[in-house]
Amino acid sequence: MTQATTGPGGTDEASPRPGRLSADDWARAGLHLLMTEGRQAVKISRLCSDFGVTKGSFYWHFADFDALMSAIARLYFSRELDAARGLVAVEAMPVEERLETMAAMLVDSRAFEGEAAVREWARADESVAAAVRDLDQRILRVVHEAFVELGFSEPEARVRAGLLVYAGIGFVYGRSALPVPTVDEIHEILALLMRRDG
Amino acid sequence: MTQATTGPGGTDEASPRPGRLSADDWARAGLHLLMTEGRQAVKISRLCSDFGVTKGSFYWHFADFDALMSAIARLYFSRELDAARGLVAVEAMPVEERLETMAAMLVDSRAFEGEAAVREWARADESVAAAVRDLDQRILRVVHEAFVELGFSEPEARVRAGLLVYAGIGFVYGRSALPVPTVDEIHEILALLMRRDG
DNA sequence: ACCTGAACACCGTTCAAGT
DNA sequence: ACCTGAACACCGTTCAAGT
Repeated sequence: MTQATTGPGGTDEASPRPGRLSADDWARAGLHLLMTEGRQAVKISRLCSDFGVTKGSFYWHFADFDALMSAIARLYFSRELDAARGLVAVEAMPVEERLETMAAMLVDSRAFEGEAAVREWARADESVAAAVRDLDQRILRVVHEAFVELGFSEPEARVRAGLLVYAGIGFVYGRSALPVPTVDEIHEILALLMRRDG
Repeated sequence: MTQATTGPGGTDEASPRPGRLSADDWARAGLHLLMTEGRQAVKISRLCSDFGVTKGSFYWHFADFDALMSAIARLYFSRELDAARGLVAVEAMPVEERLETMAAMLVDSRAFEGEAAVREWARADESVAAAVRDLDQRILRVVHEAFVELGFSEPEARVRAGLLVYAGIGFVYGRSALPVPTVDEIHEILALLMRRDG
């Protein structure tokens, strides 16, 4: 069988049998569709025709559509551990560099369509929503901690961290409508938030 | 006509014929479903069974599902003119009160589920996305103008207005995961943004 | 173990026919 | 003018049968 199944993910890394698919293959293709064409493009029949198999094949690997979505979520958030590990790496930096790096990450982040798609999807899937909440809280904690280290009081740090993180989340959604801040403007924002009273 | 059709929107205001529905009835019921149960709950068959009619009835009033959605969008944004008119009313206020009112509106706004639902929906419907963009840009312009009136330079005002509006948008999405700012904290945020250099 | 093929339920869509 | 009833396409789901 020399037929090159024109399906996605042509990563021929010693699959058990030539044409056979794994659950991971389905999840990967589903994640790709989710990222590139949005939530409503993820359909079993679409994946089947992309892979050139029938739906029965899908139902061998997954109980139902939600199971596929959960697998995609696990896949996405296991990659997203990179972002979380990025958070860990960031915590080792000196405070001011740390805040600059985080602000740059919030605004300049990779895969924005992906981020927005996942958050939209989170509204329909509680397990995804929980994962997004965890990530947001973790980011808030790191930013808050940074302001505390800079010498701000608890309430001062809370206000500054909240403003910055909410703005970052808003940026994921609103950037298509509103002007995107430049690097210089990000510097100004941080200078503004790090300024001391009086 | 004592028969109380148990459908939604029981606003008996002299309908042309007892049991007959108008396109507006469908849009109103659809908007209600959208707000209360989310985008994926808005289904023609669901509305039909709620109204106690067949699908043919729906297709008398609308060309297809997208036409229903457009009608819902028009309905929503005509109500949302209240918010836009709120914007107009707000422009008459003295600057500092104006900013406080807007910040309070962003955070304390009515119908949050509705706001988030509409923005989610905007990702799938370009006409809705355009309406949301218009509203966001309008808000940004008003906030930006306020900072200019306070004596800030163009770039200073842009940074401050952008930060505040992005945070407001982020709040619509992130408030389920992150702590909700108190009234005092909103005051602090504004004080922070209105503080002059040096 | 992995997939085909044929069936079914559900939902959007069409249309001729009713009042 | 507004709706019924019956049809069809599409998609998720099931399952017996194939290799």
